[in-house]
Amino acid sequence: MSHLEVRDLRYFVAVAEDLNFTRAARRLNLAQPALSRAIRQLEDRLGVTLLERTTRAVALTPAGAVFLADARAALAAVRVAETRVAAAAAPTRPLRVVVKPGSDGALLRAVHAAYAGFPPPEVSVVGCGEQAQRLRAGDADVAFLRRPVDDDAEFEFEDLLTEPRVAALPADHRLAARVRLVRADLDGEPIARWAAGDATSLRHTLGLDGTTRPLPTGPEAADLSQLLELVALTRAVAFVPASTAVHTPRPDIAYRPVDGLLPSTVSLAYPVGTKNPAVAAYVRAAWSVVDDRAALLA
Amino acid sequence: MSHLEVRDLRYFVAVAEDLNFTRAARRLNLAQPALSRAIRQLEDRLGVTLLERTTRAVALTPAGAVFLADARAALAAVRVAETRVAAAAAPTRPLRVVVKPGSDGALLRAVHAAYAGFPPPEVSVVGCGEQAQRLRAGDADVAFLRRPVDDDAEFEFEDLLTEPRVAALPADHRLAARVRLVRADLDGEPIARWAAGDATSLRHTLGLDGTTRPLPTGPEAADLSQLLELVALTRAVAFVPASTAVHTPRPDIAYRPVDGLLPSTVSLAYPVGTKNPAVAAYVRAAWSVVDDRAALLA
DNA sequence: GTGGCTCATGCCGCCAGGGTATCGGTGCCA
DNA sequence: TGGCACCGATACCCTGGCGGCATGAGCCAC
Repeated sequence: MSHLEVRDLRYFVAVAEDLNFTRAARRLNLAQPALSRAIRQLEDRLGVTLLERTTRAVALTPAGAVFLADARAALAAVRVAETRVAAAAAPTRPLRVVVKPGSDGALLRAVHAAYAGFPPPEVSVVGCGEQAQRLRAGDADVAFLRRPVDDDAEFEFEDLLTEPRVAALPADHRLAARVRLVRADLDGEPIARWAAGDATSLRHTLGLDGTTRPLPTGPEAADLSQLLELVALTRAVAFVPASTAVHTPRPDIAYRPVDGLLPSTVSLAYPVGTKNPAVAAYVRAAWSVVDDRAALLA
Repeated sequence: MSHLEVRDLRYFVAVAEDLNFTRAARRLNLAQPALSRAIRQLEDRLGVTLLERTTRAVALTPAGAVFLADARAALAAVRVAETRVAAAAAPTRPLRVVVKPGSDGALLRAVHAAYAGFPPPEVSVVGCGEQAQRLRAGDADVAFLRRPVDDDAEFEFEDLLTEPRVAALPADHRLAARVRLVRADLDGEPIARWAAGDATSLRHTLGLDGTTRPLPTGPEAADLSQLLELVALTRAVAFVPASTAVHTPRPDIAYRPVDGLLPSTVSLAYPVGTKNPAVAAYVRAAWSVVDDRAALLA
């Protein structure tokens, strides 16, 4: 009879929250069978059935409801321990955070709320793809960015959340009439892209990372509003994360899912070997937001 | 930057409590290097130095002191979660516990104190070596016993604590003049043993488990007081756990350490496949006592 | 009945975490 | 002052737990 671990609590709370193993597993960044086994092992250790499951529905048992409340309390206590020790040892200058234009402000605010107890971070906005340079130059402590970036070696990444990409089209584009597209539909269309980053992002979106296959041509933009302007003005197609599409609706732009596009990952990056407890606390704050988000995404 | 786990907290609290890696590791049933690494990794994850260590002394840093308090609180919260869920799901009859004569009453009381919230267990005392039979017959739910027992296959064991064995000799025995003995000193001496258990315990004590080597001869006793009587009356030698020696001092008996005796382990046993949450809770109560015991042994 | 959704199971591979052996530093004592 | 005992750190290896993939099995909807 082994020891109860924080992982067990996190897993159980996730399943108990949305009463669906598959979705909870996705939220926890693991496969459904792993989660099923983890919960079963937890029940075995406790000797208690926490969840009543049929193949169609999952429900909390009375004991499970009791455990859910206590598990949340225990997780909170652990989080307090993490946070307070960092605050006790880190009376340094405020953390310097870089983001790119058009980032999700709600996410940032939520992270900073969870980071309470530390001096408020200084946020600076830099051009797309320039976050890494700021970190490298020592002008920033952590950066929000979308992977991949060119130099994976010198940074550590916390992959906070992953979401599909969609195509942004002029609202009156012929393809906008379709509800769902496939890659081949876009052959020959001009593809708008980010100016910085050596088209790394576009290569990755199209799954051409290792290859030398030619990229489609198209105009370049420095930030999201420019990119969408280009789509509207030049009748190009652009790829944006699904959440961006939700946050930036425009009547002249249509967003359509495309089969075969690789998803986009929002990550937090910091230089390898970082020893600043404030950074560690910031990372944990970000994770706590991501873990708790019931419906930050679909 | 991985997640903080309950294990990390337990390890840190153990070291912070006696400020000595080697002793803390022994208490945690692991080797000192493993503990050193675990603490270092914890510090790396938090980005904070928790302990100031020289080769001669270990001291808490201010941050470490803060973390110690919070870590204890978090561990308590986890323990509450474990306990309450079991209590919620186990409104069964009281747990039936069997012990043998001469068991450590202080340990038993401490476990039952930690088991608060459940109906008080019914304790029954049976002859040495008969605990397993009670479990097998379904007359008991859990048993305190000393390993090994004959049938390791049908029970699960929680090895709570391990202690050296010592030899009990008549106080005026020629060997009692020596402060420390070796195995060969006992050649030819009669060895008193437990009546039950097929001399399993004696074989194990002498490290003859797999072999067919002949056992020394000697008288048999049913419980501890009988055993010590035999030692005094027949001038035999008996092997008892060190704590037993401490708990049962007699002017006519001398206890002497013997090099090469295998140590004795106090275990909690229950049938394999036990699903009773009360049993799980009882096991955890026992572990919490063992974990907390600052000076239950040397 | 059939297809899709969901949880369970079998099997495999990896690495975090533990063990052993050893080193290096430090205070104590002869 | 040299030897020794103690203690934490480091190097290296190895195992078991945990996660991934593929697949099975039950259940509802249409």
